[in-house]
Amino acid sequence: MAGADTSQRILDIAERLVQTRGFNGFSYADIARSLRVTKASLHYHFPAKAGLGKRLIERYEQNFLNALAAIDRGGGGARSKLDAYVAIYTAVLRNDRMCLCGMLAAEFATLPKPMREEMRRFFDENDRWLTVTLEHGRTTGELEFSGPALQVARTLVGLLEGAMMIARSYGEVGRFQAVAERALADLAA
Amino acid sequence: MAGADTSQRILDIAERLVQTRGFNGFSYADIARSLRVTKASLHYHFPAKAGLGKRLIERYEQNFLNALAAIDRGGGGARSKLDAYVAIYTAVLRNDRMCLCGMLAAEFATLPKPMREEMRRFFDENDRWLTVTLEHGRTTGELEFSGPALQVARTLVGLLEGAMMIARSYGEVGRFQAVAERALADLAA
DNA sequence: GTCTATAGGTGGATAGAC
DNA sequence: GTCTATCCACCTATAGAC
Repeated sequence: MAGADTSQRILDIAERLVQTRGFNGFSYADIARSLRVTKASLHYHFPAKAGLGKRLIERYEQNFLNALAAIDRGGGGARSKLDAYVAIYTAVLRNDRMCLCGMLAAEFATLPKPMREEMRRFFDENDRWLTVTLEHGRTTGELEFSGPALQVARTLVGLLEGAMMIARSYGEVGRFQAVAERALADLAA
Repeated sequence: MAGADTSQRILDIAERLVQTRGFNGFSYADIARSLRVTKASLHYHFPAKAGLGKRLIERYEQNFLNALAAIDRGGGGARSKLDAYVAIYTAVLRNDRMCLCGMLAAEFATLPKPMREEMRRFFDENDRWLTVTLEHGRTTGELEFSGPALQVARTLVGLLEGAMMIARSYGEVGRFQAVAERALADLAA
């Protein structure tokens, strides 16, 4: 399956490009250079850029969900789960990247509709996992917060995405870590 | 001064385009169409797109600082100042726009250096004003939070920018308002 | 200050040989 | 599956007439 392998490598390179430069900030020529093939070859695997973009989000979301499932299997408490959740973001930022979907959220107005829908699914899944985790933590008394867990979840996602974006502009991962840790500390009972 | 007026109208249109589509998501042709002039005319006022971009940030930052000064002149307490600060963001989002600099933060890697520096200045000024406001509120006992005010300031900016970006992708201003109000409520003594 | 015309480059995408 | 060659639309930017 040399074909499937090439498709994966294309996705790997495109993913990095979107996370660093945005969907409108890279071209098939960039991927071709990096993979040492011609642009035409890329179109064999992904006829249109919109399709490549949709696949990118699907794969990113799947990997993200797998990471969340791994956290749940880890069996720690709510706080340690949230720490692990933040660690995913931190690892991305250390790699000089933005969250794929955070990046696409900025470019939302210019994206083809299938990409928009897929991107929102990513945020919906994040809200869902965080809501469950937060509510469980509140039930066990490990966490303390008022109001609906969904609102705390959205606050967390918004903060992580925004702080990540700004921290990257300064090249300072610590800037992100400081606010993320503070946000989690505020949830401790 | 029809010339200066034209320059301002160009900036107005370009500003809207950057806030909705991003700096890499619009072209001189878009401005020309909207202003009903030719692309060549635009280059008389702004020879290069990078220069136009830098001017955009400078003007946006100046308007923002003026708004902050107006809030300070209003003479309310720390909490009402923070409410007014959030209201600036809400107004932008109601207009289906992102914060200009939040948008540029996403595109950071593709921006010319002068735009990067100007953009960071915007965030620095926001940090500064919020830090002063937060510290004053803590002194008077109106606000309550632990740790350096600068960290709370950066948490707020990160949250507002991130939540704004995501809320815009859903076309739901209320999504932004809910998390913003919650964040401010957490600061009340 | 605004226009026409155009340069020189890059964008995504396709046809058809190998 | 990958290549060469090419298309056409669009990009930023400039020259020079009006």
